[in-house]
Amino acid sequence: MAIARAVDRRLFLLLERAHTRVFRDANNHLKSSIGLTVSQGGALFFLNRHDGCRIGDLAVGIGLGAPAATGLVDRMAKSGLVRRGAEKDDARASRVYLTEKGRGLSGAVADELKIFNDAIAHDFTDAEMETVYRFLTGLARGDYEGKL
Amino acid sequence: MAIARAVDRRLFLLLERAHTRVFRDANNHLKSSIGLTVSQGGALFFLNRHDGCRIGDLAVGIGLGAPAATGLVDRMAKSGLVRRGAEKDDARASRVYLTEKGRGLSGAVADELKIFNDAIAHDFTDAEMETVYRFLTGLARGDYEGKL
DNA sequence: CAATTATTATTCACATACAAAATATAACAT
DNA sequence: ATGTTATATTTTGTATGTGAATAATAATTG
Repeated sequence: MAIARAVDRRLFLLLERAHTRVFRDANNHLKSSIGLTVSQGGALFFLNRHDGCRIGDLAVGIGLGAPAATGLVDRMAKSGLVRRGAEKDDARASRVYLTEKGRGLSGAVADELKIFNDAIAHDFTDAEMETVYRFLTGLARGDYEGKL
Repeated sequence: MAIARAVDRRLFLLLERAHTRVFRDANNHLKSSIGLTVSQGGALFFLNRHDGCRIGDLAVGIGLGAPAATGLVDRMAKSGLVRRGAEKDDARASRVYLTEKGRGLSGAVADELKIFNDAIAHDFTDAEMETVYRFLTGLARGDYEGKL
C-alpha cells in the first residue's frame, strides 16, 4: 500500500472532521425527533439487547471507559431512561435496567439509526461499503496499534 | 444499493466507536510525544499553513463551530502555542498567530500524524483507501444531508 | 444620517470523554 | 484471620464540542 500522496497526512484529521460533522448532525436529528443525544441513543440500543447488564459491560459494549459509562448512566437515569440496580453477589457492581420509557424509545432509536445508516451509505456499492466496514471495524478494534 | 444486512443499522455506531478509540489512542500518543491534544495538534497543523488567519477561518478550516474555535484558541494561547492579534479594519474580528513554540511543534505534529495515518491505512490497498477517502470526505462535507 | 440587518466572536449552560486517583469490596495467600 | 492483591465503580479535574443568547461592530438601506 501507499506511495505517499499529498493528502496522506490528512487521513487522521479527515476522520476527525467526518466524525465532528456527522456527530453534530446526528445529535440534532435525534434530539429533535426523539429528544435524545447520540450517546444516549447508542446506550439505549445496546441496553435493548443487554438489559440489566453491568456498568462495565455497557462500557465495553459501546466502547467507552468506565468513567464515561458512569456519567452516561447518571444522566440517563436522571431523565428516566434507565434505573440502577444492585448486584446480588457483588456489592461493588451495579446493574443498569431500561425503564418503560427507555424501552419504548429504543425502538425509535433503531429506526433513526437506520435512516442515518442508509443516508451515509447511499452513494456506495456493497463492495465499497464492505471496505468501509473493514476499515472502521479495524479502527474500533485498534488494529493499527501494532503498526505505530 | 444495499440489501439490508444484519449490521446495517450499526454503521453509524461503528463510526462512533472507531472515532472514540482512535481519538483516545491518538490523544495519548500525542500527549506523551509532544504534549499536545489531538485538537490542538490539528489546529497547529492548520495554522502552519494559515498563520494569522481569523478565528472564523480556523473554525471553518478544521470543521468546528465558532465557540469551539474560541475555546481552543484560548487554551492554546494559555499554553503559549498561539497569540491573538487584532484585525486592522474590523474591530469584531481577531487573528491567530503561531508563537515560536507553536511553529516549532507544528513540524512534530505533522510527523506524528504521518505515523498515525500510515498505521491506520496499513492493511488497505490504494484502491481501498480511495474508497475510504471518498467515504470520509463525503461525511465531512455532509453529503448525506440530502438523503435523510 | 438614522434604523435595520448582517457578521464576528464570545459567553453560558450543558453533554461528553479522558486519565488518574479514590472507594469499596472481593478474592487470595500466608 | 489477616494482610495483600485484584476488581468494579465512582470521583476529580481537564479538554472538548454543541446550541442559544449576547455584544460589538460593520454594512446596508430607507
